[in-house]
Amino acid sequence: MIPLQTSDGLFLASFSERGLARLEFPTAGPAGADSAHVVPQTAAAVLRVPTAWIRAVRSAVACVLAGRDIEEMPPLDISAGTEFQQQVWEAMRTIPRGKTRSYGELASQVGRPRGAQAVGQACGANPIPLLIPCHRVLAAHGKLGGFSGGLDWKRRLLEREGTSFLF
DNA sequence: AAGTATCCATTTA
DNA sequence: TAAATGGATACTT
Repeated sequence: MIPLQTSDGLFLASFSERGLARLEFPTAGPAGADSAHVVPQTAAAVLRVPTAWIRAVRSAVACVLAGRDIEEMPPLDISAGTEFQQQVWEAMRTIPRGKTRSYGELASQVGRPRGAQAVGQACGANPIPLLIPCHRVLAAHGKLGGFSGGLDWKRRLLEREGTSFLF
């Protein structure tokens, strides 16, 4: 895993041959990032991932954290997900900054009008938060719903994008 | 078979 | 008006 230092702590990025495969929130919570127990990827493995990818990921993460549009999107590898999950994740990528969609709307968008709860499950399984903007998915009437990285993260990200929500 | 980051209608305070 | 409840729902492990 490759550590990414940001204004909000130390994110962890994992790459496959196809692109960014996982992005993990700072383990010590939003405020502090302790790199003490982080096991860095071996130098040889790190050398295999193109520096352009790492640069793009760093930049893209910084953009989302700042509430701005992503300028350069790195290649993403979501092939680990099931067919349904990949459809949901692709659908989430079409939600523009500052806008939101409900779990039910997302379900309809992938042709499963009553699959809202399954969509919620797929959101929780999203391997690349921030770049696949699962924080822009709210419950039916503007309420927050949940978030794998903690609801405070979701609130903060939405506030920085200028989005309004309930609670 | 159980567990969800849901949704809607309905009840209750 | 808000919280609680129950049933229907689709997908994953």
